[in-house]
Amino acid sequence: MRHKSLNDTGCPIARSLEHVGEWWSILILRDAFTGASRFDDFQTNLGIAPNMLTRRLKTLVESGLLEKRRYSDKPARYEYVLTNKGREFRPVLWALIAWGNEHFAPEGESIMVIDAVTGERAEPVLVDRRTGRLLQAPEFRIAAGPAASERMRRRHAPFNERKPGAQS
Amino acid sequence: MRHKSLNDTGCPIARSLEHVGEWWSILILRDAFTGASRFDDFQTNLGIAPNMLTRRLKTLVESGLLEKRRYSDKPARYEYVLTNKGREFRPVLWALIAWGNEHFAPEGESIMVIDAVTGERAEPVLVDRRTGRLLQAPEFRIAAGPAASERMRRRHAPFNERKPGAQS
DNA sequence: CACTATCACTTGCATAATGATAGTCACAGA
DNA sequence: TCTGTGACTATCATTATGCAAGTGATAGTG
Repeated sequence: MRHKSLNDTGCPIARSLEHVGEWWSILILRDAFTGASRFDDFQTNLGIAPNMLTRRLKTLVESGLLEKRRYSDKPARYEYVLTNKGREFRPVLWALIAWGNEHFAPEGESIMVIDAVTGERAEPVLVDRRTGRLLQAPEFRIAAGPAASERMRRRHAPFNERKPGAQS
Repeated sequence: MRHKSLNDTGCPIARSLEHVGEWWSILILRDAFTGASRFDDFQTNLGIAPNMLTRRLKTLVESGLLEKRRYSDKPARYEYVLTNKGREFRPVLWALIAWGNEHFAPEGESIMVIDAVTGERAEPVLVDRRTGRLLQAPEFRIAAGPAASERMRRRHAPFNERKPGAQS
């Protein structure tokens, strides 16, 4: 996307994608969650070209998802560790894993979420934190929030009028 | 990404990204969830160029996330509706909304998930469907599944050995 | 019947991003 | 001195993106 600003209508999805919208960024985060932290870790794991890795790490650091830390002085060596913001991306990643396992893993699951102690499989679902109710349509839907632009507000009615069966 | 196969280690995240890994694809799905279905809907909502829209819709249909349906014969007119596979992408989208709202919405939330009946705000969190336990580290972690390749299996031990504090 | 509008797209082309290959630099150990 | 590791840059070809403009089929209006 050349002109990100054109799409910045305040939508949190578009905003998020400005930071993690590229292939490699998400794959890098995935590896960071499994403990990768050094340039070479990412490079060998991902098979990414070094220049690409440099570029992606740079944007992730700028976005505040990774922090670049010098872990050695004599030979200057760096590591990239998840910030709090980066760590909180985990639910998205795990939801993506669940979806991918469900729909794009014909030969079975190659990775899955498990209980770290018992090793029992977990099945990730999205619920409301307070009530614990399953977050699904049509019980729940998207609505304009307090900071919604006029455009946003309009977007969340016209479709419902034209198509009563609108999802979300 | 030029050579998807190079990255297809069976990882469900990489697999998912092959289908929805581009900016526009996710934004199109977002709009599909709010009821958009026709070419023009997407175009005016997103401000996307028509050729780009054609390309993205094509890949989404090929991936089985959208279905192209002719809704008019006399003038041939089409609509794009979410398939089941597409609809089940909703948790990822909502997790992304929650994350974006949390970290990239300094001026407040422009959209949010609400109870469709009461209008009350929901706070999306990921839990285990069976036990209802919050899916977070270190209680839960990623592990190699039954269909994991040798490479995958190795990936989920070496890091834990080198860095005990590895985030799942 | 000419004229305009709607919808769902193509085509062509300039610009930008991606990715492969090769090279750099600072040190460390043998 | 020679080899090796870690973390990169530089260069350049290939691809993808995105803008502008055009197309074709039909429908409605004066």
